[in-house]
Amino acid sequence: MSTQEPPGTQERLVRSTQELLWERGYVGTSPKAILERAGVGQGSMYHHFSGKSALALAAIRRTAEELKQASEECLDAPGTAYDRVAAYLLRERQVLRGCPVGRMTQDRDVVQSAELRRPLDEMFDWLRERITEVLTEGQRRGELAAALDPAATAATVAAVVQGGYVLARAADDTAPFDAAVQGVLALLAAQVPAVG
Amino acid sequence: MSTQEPPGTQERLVRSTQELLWERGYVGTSPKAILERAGVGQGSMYHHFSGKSALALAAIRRTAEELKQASEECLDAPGTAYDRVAAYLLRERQVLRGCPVGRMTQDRDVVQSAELRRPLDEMFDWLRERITEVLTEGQRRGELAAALDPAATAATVAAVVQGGYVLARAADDTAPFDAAVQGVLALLAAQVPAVG
DNA sequence: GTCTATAACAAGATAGAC
DNA sequence: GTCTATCTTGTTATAGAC
Repeated sequence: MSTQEPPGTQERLVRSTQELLWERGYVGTSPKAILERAGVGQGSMYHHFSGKSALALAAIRRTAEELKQASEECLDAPGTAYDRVAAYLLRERQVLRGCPVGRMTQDRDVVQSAELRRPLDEMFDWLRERITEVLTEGQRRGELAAALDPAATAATVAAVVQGGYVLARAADDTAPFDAAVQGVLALLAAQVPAVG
Repeated sequence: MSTQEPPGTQERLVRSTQELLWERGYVGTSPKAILERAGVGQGSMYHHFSGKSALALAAIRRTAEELKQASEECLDAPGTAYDRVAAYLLRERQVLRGCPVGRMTQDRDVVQSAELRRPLDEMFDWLRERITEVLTEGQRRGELAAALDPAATAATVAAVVQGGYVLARAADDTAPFDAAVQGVLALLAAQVPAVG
């Protein structure tokens, strides 16, 4: 397992598609560009996949799964609920590139296809649910005010990250992302009962 | 002023482009689609505008200006700082269509063009600045805790809206948007000093 | 499995008539 | 100012050789 064989043709196609979907979106990504980046001919692509949308589906599923695992590493860490949510909010990101999953929600062809949208839906649904669990657990332990609504707050946390990307890309500067994260962290810190 | 003459060719072109950019983004919008929606021939478009990007620039500027005015109506209203920010967060939106300005930040060709990105930058910069002013004013009046960081909180508020759109479109459901808004409103309400 | 050739159509812009 | 060709290039897919 995980012996480092060089990736096969199919694998290279999926990885190239992941990169291009992140950079250019679904509409902006042509099969030709995928083939050039993967270094394979057109015949190979249509042998392994029925077309652009099938390849995009494989790539989107992969990207969503990778993002889920990276997020779970932060949210599953030891520490208080605040610490774990802070770890998620502060995890290393390529902010100006935007979110590889969130980006897809702005693509008409993706959102209008039930199949292509499903991985996005599942990923964000899982994320909100997982943050809700962490916050609920924090309340049980007395780390967070009982008045806090875990589900609503979880949606806020997820939205701050996705919206932070938008503000940062508009400004061509990561500062608005960092400010938005600091803002929600400060609001959340105020929900932590004072010690003693 | 504002006598209801039917819109001229140039005006129809700009409005059609605004609609299409919102629906399909820059890459997904073809001159042909614009012409068909505006009901004019190709010659008219290239007479009034040098090409697709010039027309997009006019449309983006218009959309940003319209959104700025709609936001200002909420933030300029009478009431406490909390009320005014709440009015902005709760203002009527076509959530599943996404933000017509924020949407553009996911378009490679837009973000990479200094000219096309500028209206987005100015709009969001103004928005954060304006919310910062409202929050600062609230602090001066004793309506909000002095410990609150107005600029960071303003970025959070703007990000929640933009991120809410992303979550809602992923879910094909406005619920995550509403939850994110309710979450940040509750966190903000906790910053309002108790009366008496 | 992988390649090149080719087809059918759309994008984006230009030319020139009216 | 507006219209209809026309041009060049790119997109997406298929065909058939190797």
